[in-house]
Amino acid sequence: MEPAEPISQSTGNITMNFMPVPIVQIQETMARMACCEGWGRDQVARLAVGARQITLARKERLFTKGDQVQALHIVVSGQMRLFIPLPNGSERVISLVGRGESFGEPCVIRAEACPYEAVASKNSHLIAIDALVYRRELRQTPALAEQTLSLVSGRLLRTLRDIEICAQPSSLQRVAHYLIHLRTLGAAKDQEIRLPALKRDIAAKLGLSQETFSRVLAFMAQQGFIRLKGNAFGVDDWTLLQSLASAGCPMEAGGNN
Amino acid sequence: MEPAEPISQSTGNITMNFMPVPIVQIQETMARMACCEGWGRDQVARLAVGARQITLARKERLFTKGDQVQALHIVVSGQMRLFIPLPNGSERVISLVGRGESFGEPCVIRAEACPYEAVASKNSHLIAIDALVYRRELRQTPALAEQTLSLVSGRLLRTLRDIEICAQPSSLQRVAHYLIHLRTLGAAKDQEIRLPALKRDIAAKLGLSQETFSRVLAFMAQQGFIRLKGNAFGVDDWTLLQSLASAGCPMEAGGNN
DNA sequence: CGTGTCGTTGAGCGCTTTCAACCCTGGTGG
DNA sequence: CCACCAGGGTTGAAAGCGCTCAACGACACG
Repeated sequence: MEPAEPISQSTGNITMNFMPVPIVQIQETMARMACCEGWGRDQVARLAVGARQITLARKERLFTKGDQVQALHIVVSGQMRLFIPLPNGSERVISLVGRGESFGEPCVIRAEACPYEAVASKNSHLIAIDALVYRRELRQTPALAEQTLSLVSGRLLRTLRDIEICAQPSSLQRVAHYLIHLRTLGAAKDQEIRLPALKRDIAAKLGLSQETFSRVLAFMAQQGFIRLKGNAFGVDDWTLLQSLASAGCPMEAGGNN
Repeated sequence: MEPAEPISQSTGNITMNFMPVPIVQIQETMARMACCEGWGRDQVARLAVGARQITLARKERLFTKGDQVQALHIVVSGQMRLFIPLPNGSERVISLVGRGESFGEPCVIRAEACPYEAVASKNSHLIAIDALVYRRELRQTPALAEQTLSLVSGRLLRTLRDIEICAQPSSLQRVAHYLIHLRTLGAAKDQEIRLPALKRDIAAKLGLSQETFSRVLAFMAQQGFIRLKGNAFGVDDWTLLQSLASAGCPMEAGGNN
């Protein structure tokens, strides 16, 4: 919509800021991140060497598809949108990375060009761990390698589940699958569940246009499958949703039942 | 199409055969597999403990979506089709695993339910390495863990590229992307390229019906983008294909140019 | 020569996309 | 206080595209 011109806002700070932050503070921040859990104190210290803190304004781009990414990134605050740009100008969202999560391991490990683009979907703070330092640490610390292997494996499995959702034959089934998927993550039993990002971005993750996603949600609410409140929703009968995901239904106008 | 009933054919052998093969032979076979390259002799020997050889007839199922897979599998001969079954009876192919390749690492490593189903797309021979043995070996051999980390990372990157292909807005662009993608793998310069599997399976990997895949190929041949011969094809001008992948085109009947 | 598998071709329909206008909210400044 | 604007979201109408169903052709195999 808008020229890529980053909008320096709030404090008037410059965007894409490689703020020279004391290393000690970076260490401290890293230690609080979920993805660094189980890393020894010395481990964190070694990785923090050559690490930088990055500040991104909303909509600002960190790197582009095809870039040789030189660092492993950790989201300290805000949210990053990882996506593949499509020829028609739209995009397919791969992942929405929130606080405490990292991204970019595969590219760094294999030293391959990144297949996706990274843009801040909110004002964000990141920590960038130098690729060389990270790879060295992986080589020298079996425990870290093992842990990372598990992490990447998990991410691959998650990606396959995303593919499963996108492969559903109808938009209704895709959304139903996605909502069910959300519950398994959120762990909140019968509580309301909040959409973890803008509807636009979620739609792009499901391989749907924003409009269809909106229509499907409206339809599901109208049919009583979900209760819709802004960008949160509640579900009374999950098995009903389950059957929707499996079977689908016509979704015509004036539907009864 | 057909009841899941496995059809014992050809030699009249029993299907899903856990043939009791001498361990020495298994070791020997493993050593010749591409995915075991760089594994030490002793490494192979340790992994071969508790390994089995499995014989599968075409169409026979190895495991189903949701199974707790208890082994890492290596394809010795034949081809395995990994796919997600869809509610309408069709399937989305995740990967077509050929000779010398392995599959199932993520599930084994994380001890999670497998998100896909594995069926032999040809008569096949596999080696199954016990999950416990494999995990122990991973823990005790940093070099193996490191290598596996690289392998899984590469597989994740490949999966993302697959997503990119499936996310293309039109069927023409999907196929164009896929054909280009094939060249980068095949490495064969200006030679003919053979489709690595049945058209039906490739279509399912691209998220297309068999019919549209056929139509698209026919269209591209008719328009002179490719030369089509059975399930091999040649390309004169790759940049032309590239532009097709990026821009797309109407694909109406009676097209000129 | 029948059978099974793979692939092509044709016709029709339904869904999703696209383009468009509109609504709603929050922030800003006169 | 209200006008104004930007961003996110909803809704409507039209059209294109891929899917489904179906029949047919090619080929291998017993």
